[in-house]
Amino acid sequence: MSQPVDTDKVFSALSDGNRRKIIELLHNKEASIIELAEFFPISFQALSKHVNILESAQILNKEKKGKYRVLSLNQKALQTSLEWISYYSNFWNESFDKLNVIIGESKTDGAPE
Amino acid sequence: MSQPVDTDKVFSALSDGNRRKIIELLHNKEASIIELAEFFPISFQALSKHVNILESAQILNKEKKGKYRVLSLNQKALQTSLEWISYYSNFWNESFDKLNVIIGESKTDGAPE
DNA sequence: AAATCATTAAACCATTTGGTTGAATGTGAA
DNA sequence: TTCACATTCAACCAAATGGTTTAATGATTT
Repeated sequence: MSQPVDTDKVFSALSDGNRRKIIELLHNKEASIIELAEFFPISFQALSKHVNILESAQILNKEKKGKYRVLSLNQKALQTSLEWISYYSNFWNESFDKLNVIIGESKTDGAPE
Repeated sequence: MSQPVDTDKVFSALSDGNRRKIIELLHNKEASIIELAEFFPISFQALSKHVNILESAQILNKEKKGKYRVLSLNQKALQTSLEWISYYSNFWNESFDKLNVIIGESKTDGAPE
């Protein structure tokens, strides 16, 4: 089973530019830490720490594949934080009823945790 | 003129439960720090620091009104972070084209900063 | 079996964070 | 003017953060 998303952890993970860049890179294509390291000015050990923080926030998954750990995005935590913000963003709320009609989900009842 | 939104600051501001609770409370109704303090177990000085962090992230505005400073939400920063996340959330992207038709805006072109 | 490559672990460091308390400032009310 | 109230400022503290370097682990290649 999967753990519940920790909102503190998710936003905290997203508050660092290096970590958001990791997300950007993985958005295009899966990669290992070594492959990612090329795009960052920090040590791969530091990068590994950032990856662990993202994993702990359930923003990405690590899958052991032979010599490598393949990193890929996990939508779950991003969606949770998206829902939190969208609830408090009027711009979004204004479009919510219309949106719900389209995607067939109800997200307008009750504040997120 | 208004400053550009600092993504680090916005997500960092959102990563604390007390600060998210401030946003929740202000979502319903404007308030002063003293009024908010009732709902928190920390000192009003600590709360004042949290408010300053939210202000610095452009998530809320402080307006001097006599003896009080009235706090109210500013949608700008929340929308910016919403856009960032939505770009990397597949769930959302899947609904984006449909949504854009409805709200008549284009947000699918180009990654956010 | 030895060498190499990808990753993790551990110790360390400077800075930031989230809280405290006590004092200062500014405004409104008595 | 004096008193009370709302807020800010300053000094302090413990814990967390983001980086470093060196060493250890584990899988693949030679």
